[in-house]
Amino acid sequence: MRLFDTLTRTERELRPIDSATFRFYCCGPTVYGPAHIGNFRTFVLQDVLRRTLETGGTRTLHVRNITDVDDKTIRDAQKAGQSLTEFTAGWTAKFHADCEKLGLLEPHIEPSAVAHIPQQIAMIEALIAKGHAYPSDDGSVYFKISSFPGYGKLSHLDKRELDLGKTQNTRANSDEYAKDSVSDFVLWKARRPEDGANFWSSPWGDGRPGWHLECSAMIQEYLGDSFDLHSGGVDLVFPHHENEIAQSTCACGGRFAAHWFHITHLLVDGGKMSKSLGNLYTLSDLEGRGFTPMEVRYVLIGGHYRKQLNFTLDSLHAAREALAKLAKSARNLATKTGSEFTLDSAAFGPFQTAWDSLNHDLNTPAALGGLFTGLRNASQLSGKDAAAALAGFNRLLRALGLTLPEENDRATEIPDSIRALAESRWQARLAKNWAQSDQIRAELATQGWLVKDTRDNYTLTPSP
RNA sequence: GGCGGAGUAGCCAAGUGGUAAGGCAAUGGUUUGCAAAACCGUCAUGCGUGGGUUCAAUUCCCACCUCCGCCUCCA
Repeated sequence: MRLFDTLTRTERELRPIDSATFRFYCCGPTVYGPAHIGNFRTFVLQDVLRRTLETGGTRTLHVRNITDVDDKTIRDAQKAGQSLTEFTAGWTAKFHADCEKLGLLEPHIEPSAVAHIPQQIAMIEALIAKGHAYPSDDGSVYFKISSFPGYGKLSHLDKRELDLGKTQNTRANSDEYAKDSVSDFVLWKARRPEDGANFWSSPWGDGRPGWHLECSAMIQEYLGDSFDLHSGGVDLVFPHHENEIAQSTCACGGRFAAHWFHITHLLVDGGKMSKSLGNLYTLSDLEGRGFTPMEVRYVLIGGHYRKQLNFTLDSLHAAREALAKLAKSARNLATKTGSEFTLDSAAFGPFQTAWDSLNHDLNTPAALGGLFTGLRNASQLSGKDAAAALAGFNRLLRALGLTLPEENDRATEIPDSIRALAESRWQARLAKNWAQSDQIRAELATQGWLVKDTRDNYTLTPSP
C-alpha cells in the first residue's frame, strides 16, 4: 500500500525493510486519566493501517507503549493518594477496555516506560560517551542539539527558529538555567521534592527519565536500530519525534524509522477539544449518551487522517443510520448467496474500489463510500457471485475494523408498564379506535418508546 | 513571527485537467386507518473571492479573504 510520509512529504510504498514482517511503533497513551476520542482517532487509524496491511497479506509487528511516568502521572497519582504503579495500572486497564470496545487489535508488544528504566539509563550513557549529551550541576542530563546537524528535519524547523522560539518561553522557567542552549532537551530529570517517592537511581543521581527518551529506549529494545514505521498524533512531530530521531540515531547509529505516519487532530464542533469548553468527550461519555463504540469508530474513520475531522454529536447519529443501512444491505446480500459459499479470498469483487482507496494513503472515507456503492452493485448478484461479493465485503469490514449491528442489538428490556400501554394500544387499534390508538402511541413516544406496526403484530424500540 | 493544514450542497465528507463518490437530513411515490419501517425515486450548471494559463479548471498558477492546528513534555 501507499502512504504519505511526514519526513519526505511524499507518498511512498510501504514495504518491510528487513524481513517479511512489517515492524512499526506507535506512541501510546499517557495513563493519567481516560483517553478522549481525539486520542482514539489516532489509535483507530493506526489500527486500520495494521488491519489493511494484514488483510493484504503482510505480517505485522505492532509495538505500542504505555507512558506511565511523567509529570502528569506523578502529579495526579499523588493527588489521588495512590502509588504511581497503582494509579497508572487503573488507567491502563480503562484504556484497554476502551480499546477493546472500539475494536482495536491488541499490539503484539505493549512495553511500559517504568519497566524499561535500565535501558533508558544505558542509552543516556551511550549518548554522553559519544558527546551528544551532558549532565548538568543539578543531576539532570540534557541532549546537546548542536551535536546533531539533522535536528529539525522532520518538523522542518530550522535551528535559528528553534532558538528564537524558545527564548521567550524559557525565562519563566527557572529550571532551564542548567542547559547549555535553550533548545537542549532533557534526557534525565533530577529528583525534585514534588516527585515524592517516584524516583530511580542513576549514575547522575536520583531522578527519572525524560519523556522523549522513553520511546527511544523501548524502540531500541523491541525493534532495534531500524524499523519500518513510526506513528503518532501530529502534535508529536515536534518536539517528541524530532527528539527521538536525535537520541536514537546518535545513540544507536541506525536509520531509525523508515516511514513517519502522523494523524491529524480531531476537532469538536469546529474547534479544539478542551475541558473548559465542555467538548472533550471520552468513550464513556458517548456511551452514556446512548451511542455505541462502533458508532464512534465509524465517525473517527469518516474523514481522511491527514485532514482535521470535525466531530459532532450529529455525526454519531449519522453513523448509527449508516451502520444500520450497511447491516441491512449485507443481510439482504447474504440471503442471495444460496448454498454456494465459495469464498474467494483473493478478490474483492464490487468492493475493489473501496479496497483500492484504503491502499491509497489509507483513504478511509472513500472506502466507506465504496462500501455503499459496492453493496448497491452487489444487490443485482445471486448465488456464487453474491457469495464472492459478500466475502469481499466482509474482508473490507475487517480491514476497517467495523462490526455491524445485529438486528436485535438495540433491543432492550421493555418495562411492564410500557408493554401494557403498547398492548392496550394494539387492542384499541384492532377495534379501529384510531383516536385512542394514536393517543397511546403519543404517550409511548413521550416515554421514549417507538412503536411500529407490522401486518399482525407490533414492535417496540427505544427512541433514538 | 515561524511551520503546516483547510475552505465542496442544510450537516459530515471523498475526488478529478474534461464537466462533482458516499453517508445523514430533507423531500416525492408505493405501502399504511394515519404514522413508523421497508422499497423505488429526487436532491451542488456548482466546489471561499478576484484574476491568469488552457480547447477545457472545482482540479494548475498568482493575489486576496476566512478558518484551524503546532511552535518543549497535548494523540
